[in-house]
Amino acid sequence: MQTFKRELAAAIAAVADVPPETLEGLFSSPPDRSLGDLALPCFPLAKLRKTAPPQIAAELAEADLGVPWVKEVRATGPYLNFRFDRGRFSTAALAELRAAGEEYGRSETGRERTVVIDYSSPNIAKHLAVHHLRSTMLGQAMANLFRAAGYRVVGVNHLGDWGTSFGKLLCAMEHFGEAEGLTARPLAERDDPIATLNSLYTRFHAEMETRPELEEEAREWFRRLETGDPLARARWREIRDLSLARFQRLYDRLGVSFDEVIGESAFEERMGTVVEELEASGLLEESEDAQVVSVGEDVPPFLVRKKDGTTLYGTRDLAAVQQRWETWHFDRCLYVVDAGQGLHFRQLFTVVEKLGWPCADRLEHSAFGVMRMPVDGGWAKGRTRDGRVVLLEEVLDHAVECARRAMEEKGAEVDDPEATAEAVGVGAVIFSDMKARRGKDVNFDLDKIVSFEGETGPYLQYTHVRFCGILRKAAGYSVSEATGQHLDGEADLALLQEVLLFPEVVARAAEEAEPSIVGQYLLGLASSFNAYYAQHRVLDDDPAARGRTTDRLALVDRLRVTFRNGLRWLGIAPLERM
RNA sequence: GCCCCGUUAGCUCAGCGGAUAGAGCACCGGUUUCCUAAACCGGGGGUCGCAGGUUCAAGUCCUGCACGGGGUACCA
Repeated sequence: MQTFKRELAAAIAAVADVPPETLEGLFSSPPDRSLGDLALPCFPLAKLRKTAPPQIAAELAEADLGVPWVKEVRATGPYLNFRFDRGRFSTAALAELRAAGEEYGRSETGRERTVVIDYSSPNIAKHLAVHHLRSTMLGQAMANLFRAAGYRVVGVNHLGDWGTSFGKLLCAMEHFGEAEGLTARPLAERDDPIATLNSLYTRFHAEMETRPELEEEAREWFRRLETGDPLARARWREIRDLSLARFQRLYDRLGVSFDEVIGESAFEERMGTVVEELEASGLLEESEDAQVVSVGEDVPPFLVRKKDGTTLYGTRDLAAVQQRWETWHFDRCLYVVDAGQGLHFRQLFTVVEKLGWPCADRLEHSAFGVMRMPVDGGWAKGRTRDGRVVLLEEVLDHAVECARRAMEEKGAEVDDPEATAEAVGVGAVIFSDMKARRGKDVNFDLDKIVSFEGETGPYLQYTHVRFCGILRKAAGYSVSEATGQHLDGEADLALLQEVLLFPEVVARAAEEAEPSIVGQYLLGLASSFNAYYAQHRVLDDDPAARGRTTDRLALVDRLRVTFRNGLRWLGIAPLERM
């Protein structure tokens, strides 16, 4: 729609004697089609022209704009309403849509700009749980959308693979490994090595109640790890590798990938230099036996080193900022991390600023709200009624199972029922995260997610399936013969205009790092199309209607591309049958 | 205490300072000899938390207040 708005804006600007840029963003849709096909509120022009808006509208309505696809310009109060020469408009619009081919929706908005996105970033030695879904899928969708908007994207999985908890784990392996049967069946030979690590960890904490000396031993193990002790390193390496392999299973299922998988462990050396720089610049202070950088009056200081001399995750984050800046010279660096860590990032960014690093104002915390689980009829953060975390894998399996049942009930005819159920179930779970603005807290309502009705992922997939179904049955028609001139009905035009917005929607979603913008757009478009579909026939056997049928097929084909790309960029698999 | 975030229909949420605030769910009623009913159509349901302010125009921007959530130095 952008090119059309631009053309019209230029024409109006010429006769109204105002800069075209002030007009471009002003266009809107009239509340009622009978008023026109496009509207321009004239209020902002009143200041420039020192005339009342209704009068400006009236004057402009008289002018000859010389835009071939605009048939009539009418003033309705302070609004200037345009009626299109629909045949011409649709012809031009369809040509534009087709020029983009299968890549429709992409743009060059982010040309020459680089954005680093830190997402997923789980801790190793633990399972991925439902709450990891948000960072993982929002981040992946952002990465896809930024790429679609023409940015160079570096997706980073910044693993939590370092810290004192690994001392505890190594210590637990030493003491209780035998009891867990590690000698008989080493971690690598187990179906679920992470489960073993979890129980070792819980056991360590239980034992610590009666054996407080374990805490000191754990610290010693972490020291061994830090100093490169071969045994500690080997065990840590194994835990890391097994965890990654396990994560990969889920990432594959979810269609998630990264350009760089790097752990906090990789910043050991660099941390030293960064701390030196902090010291040299006089920012480092002693406070309550710890080394800190103060960041402001009513904000707690940023901790660099604990009183025992060891570093914290913030210190590693600082080193990571430096590494990312040196490596990629990013224009933006996004942290897709829950809103609860807002303070941490505020501190981190302030320290970067105080250090005078030039990337300080390019760092952003793309925060998202907490995920709440159903507990006793209400909603609570984190865990279920029995205090268990819900594993992501279980949720996906359950959703897929529900999809399978739904397919049986509906008698779905598909080539590969397994793969289809997988795509529907997983798509439903993913879309639940793409619907609301990321900052909102979400209630993880599995029953609602697997209802597959209303504003859901399957609804969007189903709509895409409809496009594919129509096109499949359109033997004897060639979309390439469509001219667009028959898309002159109100409903055809409305759909066409909505489809034309897609590239702008994608660009804005990227700019704002807000995948829900695309999610909402697709829901709206699906609703528009499904209403259209109930009232209008696309395929018409009447030879006299051949031109219109071909044009409508072309429109359906562009809707198909829009959904295909939109769904993929949100991380959801588009289906041809379901 | 201080700092963030939120508050729009019974519930979950859209809403780019612009014309009469919209969806989905739930509830009630309807639609399938015809491109897949995971769909569509109709119905009821709103002092946009409260009070000021800015503006030609405020659900949207600003200030204050109330309520809810989160965070508040050696965990990540």
